[in-house]
Amino acid sequence: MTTIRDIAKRARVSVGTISNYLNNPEVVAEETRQVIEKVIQELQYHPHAAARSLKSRQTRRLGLVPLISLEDNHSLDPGDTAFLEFLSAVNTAAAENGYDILLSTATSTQSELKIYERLIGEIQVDGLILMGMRPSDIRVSLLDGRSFPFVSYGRSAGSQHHAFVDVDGASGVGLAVEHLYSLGHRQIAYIQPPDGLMLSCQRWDGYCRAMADHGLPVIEEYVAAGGFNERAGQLAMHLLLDLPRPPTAVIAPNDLSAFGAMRAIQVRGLAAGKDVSVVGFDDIKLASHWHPSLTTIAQPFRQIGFEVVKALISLIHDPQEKPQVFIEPRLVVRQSTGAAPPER
Amino acid sequence: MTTIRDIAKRARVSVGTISNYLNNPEVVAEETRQVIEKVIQELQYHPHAAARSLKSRQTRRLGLVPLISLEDNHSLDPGDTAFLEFLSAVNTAAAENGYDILLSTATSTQSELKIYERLIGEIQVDGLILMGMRPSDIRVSLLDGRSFPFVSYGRSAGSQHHAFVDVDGASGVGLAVEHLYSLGHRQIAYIQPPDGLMLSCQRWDGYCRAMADHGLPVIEEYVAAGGFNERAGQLAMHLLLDLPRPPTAVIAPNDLSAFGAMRAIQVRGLAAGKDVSVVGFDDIKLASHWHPSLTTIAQPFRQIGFEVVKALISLIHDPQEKPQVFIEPRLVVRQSTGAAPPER
DNA sequence: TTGAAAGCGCTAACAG
DNA sequence: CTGTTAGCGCTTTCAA
Repeated sequence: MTTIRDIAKRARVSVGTISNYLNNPEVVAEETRQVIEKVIQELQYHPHAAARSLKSRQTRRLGLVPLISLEDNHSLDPGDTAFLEFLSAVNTAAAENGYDILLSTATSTQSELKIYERLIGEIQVDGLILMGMRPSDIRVSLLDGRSFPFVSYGRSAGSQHHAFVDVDGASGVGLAVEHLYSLGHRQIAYIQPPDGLMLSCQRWDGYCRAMADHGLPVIEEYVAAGGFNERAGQLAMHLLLDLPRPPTAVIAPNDLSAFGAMRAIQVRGLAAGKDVSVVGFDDIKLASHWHPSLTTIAQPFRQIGFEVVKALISLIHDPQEKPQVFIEPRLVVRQSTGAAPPER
Repeated sequence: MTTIRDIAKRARVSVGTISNYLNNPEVVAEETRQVIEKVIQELQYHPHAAARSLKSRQTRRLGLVPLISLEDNHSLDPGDTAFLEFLSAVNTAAAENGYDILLSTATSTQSELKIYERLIGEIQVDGLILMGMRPSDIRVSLLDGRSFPFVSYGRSAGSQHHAFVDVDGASGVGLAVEHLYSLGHRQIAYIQPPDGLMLSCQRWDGYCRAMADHGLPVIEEYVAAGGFNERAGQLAMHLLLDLPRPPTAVIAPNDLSAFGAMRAIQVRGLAAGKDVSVVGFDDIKLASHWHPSLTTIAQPFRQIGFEVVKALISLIHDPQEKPQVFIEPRLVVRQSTGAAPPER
């Protein structure tokens, strides 16, 4: 193995100078620098990450702990494709800033906390990215208590104190209600996201507020329990369609569940976008390829990922400053929504 | 920060004993062990990963370098849930074995190799997982040359020498052809995976062989260039349907592209599963929720991920033994395939 | 601007 | 079974 000492010897300088070249190049004389550069190239030298970390107390790694529910078909928690698009953005952004991503999977909220503790304790990462935020989130307490740098995608109840990037779900749902209202819909059902998530509260507020703003009542039967997958959407939609007076439109918690809802609609011989309008959430790639294509509230995952990484890196370097980024979702109108059918 | 020394002092033993407790617990006296355990709990001690790695030359991390092509469909599409299912399996399997996953994204085959070199040079990981194999894969040469432990998902041309987990794509396509043949189809088109991938060669062989086995000619017009996303499938299908004598069935390179193909079919007022049968590849979650549900060749991603991790860990501990695992794909028949329409 | 030297926290002989 | 000790490869004073 090539060490800094080999480089030093070969370049006829001391190890200290090599270290300077690596960490404060501007302090090394131009001439010396050239020699060092050449030697490093020749010997294909890479500084040993562990040795570096040990001394410098930096890992150049960011941690992400996906929660995989083993029951639910082993799927990665937050909305499959959506998660992948987020991860891909995070990963690219991190790479651009010279960071790698450390993934460590949790299979329960129990083991989850242990993993965070281990990652911090072992000093495996310089900062953490949190997602799937809960209103009162133990992870926040843990990390805050340890004053460990982290940025969350989504807020928690006590988030005035921590850094986050949040998409305004309330306004997103508001957009959907408004769109449907303008199409003549008055019976607008709402399929809920999983319980216990912060975004569920935010969006619920948005739904209630938007309905009130348009003078529409929030009717209990039109609010169905749901979740982030096709099955949940399908089930919820069936329940909704079983109602004596079914809704003419429905807002689903994400695109996948919207697909499920549309499936239920089709199975009954109805047409999504005509008999029942469906709005999704996320705007994953498939949304535009579905049939009929899905009207949905777009979350700019790429931007979100970049913002999260940017915030985290800035937080790592300046722990005082806690960036809080708000992102407005956008409504993308496609063919799954249409004019309300005439009163039956 | 708590160090091994603090634990030693508090437990009234030497650091050596603590180290033994950590690495060879069986060598420490039961009594001593209990004391140490208690102290570790009290102080919430976690060994410093970097210090540990530096000395022990192990990182307990496995590396994965996704290639995210920002422009085209050449390799991993960030929206491909197949990747997500694989990643999720790998991640779980790694966690179960006490390993974390290090992700480092490449955005071109150029930067890709640099990243592998860095990961090895910096000793960031104990082993690497390769995917998206090419017939003559520079990554294999690099890693073989450095004799660095790696396992690939899929083979390369020179893979007699390295460890891999491969799904038999040829037999998968064979299954599809046979299924379609038995439904009466004689004009079976084939949409190709992206060029340059090993699996493209394997599957192509499978297609040609299966066609020959059933006494069917491989017709040039029925072979369309394609890729791993909806758009590619859609485009290819349009071309196929423009033919004077369009095929009655088509085999797509993955489920996403099959969705695209079905879209093209529907857009023309035809019915997938009636006028044209479509077979996908992968069996992602959405396949069964599509409308009509997709007949597809299932890759057991979960199993693949586990096998890959198992092989890699075994390889790390015994570099001589190179596991080579073959997995048979399964045909899942759903509604996108049906009896061939009568000759027109 | 460069060099020498003291550790970072841990592991792994080896001696007791 | 436990303790002592010499580094692992690097960064970081501090002198020169």
